[in-house]
Amino acid sequence: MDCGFNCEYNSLINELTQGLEHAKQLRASKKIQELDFHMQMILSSFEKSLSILNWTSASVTQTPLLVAPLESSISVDENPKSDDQDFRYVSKKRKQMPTWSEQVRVSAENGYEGPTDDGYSWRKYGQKDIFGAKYPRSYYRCTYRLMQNCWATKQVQRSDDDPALFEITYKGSHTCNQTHNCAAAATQPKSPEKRKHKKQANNPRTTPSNQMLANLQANLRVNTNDLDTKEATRSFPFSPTFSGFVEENLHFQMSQVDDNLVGGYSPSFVSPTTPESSYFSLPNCQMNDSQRIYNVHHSESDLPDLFSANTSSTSSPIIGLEFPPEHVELDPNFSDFFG
DNA sequence: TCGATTTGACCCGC
DNA sequence: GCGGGTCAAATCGA
Repeated sequence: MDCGFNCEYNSLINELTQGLEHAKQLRASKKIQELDFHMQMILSSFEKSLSILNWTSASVTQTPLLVAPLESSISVDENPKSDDQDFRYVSKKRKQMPTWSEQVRVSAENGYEGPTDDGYSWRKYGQKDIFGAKYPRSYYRCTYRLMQNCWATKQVQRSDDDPALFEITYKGSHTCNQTHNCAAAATQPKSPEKRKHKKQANNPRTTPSNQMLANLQANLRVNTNDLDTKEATRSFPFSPTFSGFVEENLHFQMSQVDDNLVGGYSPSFVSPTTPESSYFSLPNCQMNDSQRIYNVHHSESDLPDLFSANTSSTSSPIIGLEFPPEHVELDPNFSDFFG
């Protein structure tokens, strides 16, 4: 049976459910970082939902829609030059696109000539000398632009003053689902620089952030001793192989979780928000069924190195990686990271 | 051979 | 008209 419409429908329901859950958590949030985080996730859910609707409608009617995904806000040319341009009714100038920038410093010692991978798969489509700028600006768009109608783009501009500093401007967020492409995105460097430094890129200890991730992965422990066994079983709808592991050994490492659920990835980012609350997620993917975002915070116990972790989203109907509130023990050295 | 990058040309907004 | 953003043919490289 063709998965098509039913899959899209299920994806849509799932996206809207996630959005609803984040809206609830937004209402309960007290920290500005949490507000921002949940707001981003709600927007992402809306964008994905609209993208799904757009794609589904187009598939059903066999008519390309002129409406671009919300997140891209691509202006529509009211007077297309020719009917055979199909999807290319969009203007080459994109306006009012949600944009945000970040600065990435690249150290000479890690050998990169460009910014490090941000977890998404990008394809360079242009480079331009910018008036008054010493270095050209590079233009990237999502590799899955055509396949998944994802209109996220980014611009990379090297700083004039500090060549090791790259200003990265993102336009639009990803509506693509790179989950099943994560392996390819993460393990198949696309640019010459990345190919050249593939070994370094795959080495989690080549960059400070990856160093932190490696530490997290190595030192994070989840202590479920105080959990009722039945409750743990009920609350840990892992894959069959993993649920067996849980029942036999209630101490496990996040690396084992990763190996079982996401094919051996390490967390893609660790975002320290406040000393008592930090987020981390599974790798190189947008948040979806196979990716959870964990909220790691200090346990209410008196032990300084004891942390609690819970997911910030609803249980997944597909993977079902769902942590009940539980204790995460951290190596004392690593606890510095959390303040 | 195929996918990604390069680069000159084109288009559009200001 | 200028500058920035995008396209697409040519080129590269695995």
